Amino acid sequence: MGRPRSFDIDRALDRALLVFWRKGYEGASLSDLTKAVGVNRPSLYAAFGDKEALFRKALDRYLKGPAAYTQEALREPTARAVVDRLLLGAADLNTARRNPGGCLMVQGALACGEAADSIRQELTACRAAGEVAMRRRFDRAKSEGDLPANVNPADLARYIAAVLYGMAVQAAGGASRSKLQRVVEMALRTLPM
Amino acid sequence: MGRPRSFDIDRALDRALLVFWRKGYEGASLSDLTKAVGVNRPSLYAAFGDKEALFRKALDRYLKGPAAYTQEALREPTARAVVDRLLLGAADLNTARRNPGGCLMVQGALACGEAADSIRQELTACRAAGEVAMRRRFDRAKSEGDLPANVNPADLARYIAAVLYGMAVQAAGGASRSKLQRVVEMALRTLPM
DNA sequence: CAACATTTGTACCGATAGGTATGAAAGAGG
DNA sequence: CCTCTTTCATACCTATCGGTACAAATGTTG
Repeated sequence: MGRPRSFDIDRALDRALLVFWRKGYEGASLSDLTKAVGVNRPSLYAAFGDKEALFRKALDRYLKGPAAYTQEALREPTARAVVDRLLLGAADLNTARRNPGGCLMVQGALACGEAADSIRQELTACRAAGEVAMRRRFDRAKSEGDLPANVNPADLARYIAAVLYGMAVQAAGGASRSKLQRVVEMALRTLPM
Repeated sequence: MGRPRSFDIDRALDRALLVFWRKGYEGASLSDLTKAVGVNRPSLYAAFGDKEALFRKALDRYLKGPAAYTQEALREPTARAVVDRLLLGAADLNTARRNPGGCLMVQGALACGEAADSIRQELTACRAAGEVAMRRRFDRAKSEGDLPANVNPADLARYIAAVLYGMAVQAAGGASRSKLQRVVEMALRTLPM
């Protein structure tokens, strides 16, 4: 009971996500956010908490929405298919017309002042978790005979992660989808599998 | 003539560079900068101009100092040696003890608010210029029979750039030098040359 | 030593940052 | 219809942002 909320909370989170995505955590001001969401400042605070909490919720929505393909990619049957889908999916996501270029986990807070440091750490941990998930998947692939014996799963995961991050940086700089796809091609061309 | 400046201008630039490198353009406040440089605010402004001008001068110093190895790398005799040196040099620079982790051209201003947008564009242009320089070097390599015919110099340059940026992101997250070196190994392992 | 040019330190500027106090508005439940 | 609970809009808070006015200090030059 009480006065009903006049905006959809998930739509609001989507709008906020786009602002954080484009401007990063530090570059996104409360004024930017309230303007994009179409809601007054106290309403934002009541619904999501402070800026940091709002970012964390937007990040969560990012991971479960635009970036959810990574989870599906890891369920592909072969290591090769996993890598294929991770990289091509990133090329798509990083350059999707309706989104800002790049990846929130990379450009959300790569280097920042003290105030944003806990967000930077959270994103760092997110990326590390992604690398761990890849390594686990490659561990499995190896036990399934899906990866050559001379390939270290952790090294492969780190390498794929580096290519993913590199594509995100290029997309943040305006690289087109086809250019990113050629990066993927180069990275895939001579993979040890 | 007039009262002599009480600080060394290049030392000051080095200090400012470290702050921008660690915190990015937006995250580095004037207070951070004056404190690190050990100079009062009006002195900083008199010596370098506003924050934007100071960043550009710090970037210039970065390119001519810590990042100067890239120019040398491009002068290596073979494409393979060029790539080798570029990647291993990046692993070193990104994780050098005395520097912040990562690369100023990547984390200086990857995503930011409007106030920092011209810096973002400058860094984007810097990265693009680096890719062009690599492409030119690979063009030459191809004319020298140093690259297989089926390798597109622009694609190779973009791919190497992506790996470089990816390593920078990982270093910004605290990746060790040996981990970056293993990324380099993976990237080099199966290069088409 | 005196005149001058420049830098230095202090103290301040308006604008904006993130965040909130407060009362009116809007429904749900009795 | 009246009460109660929650949200909404305005207006404001303090701290900090980038940037500067001004006068004392420090040399160089004649």
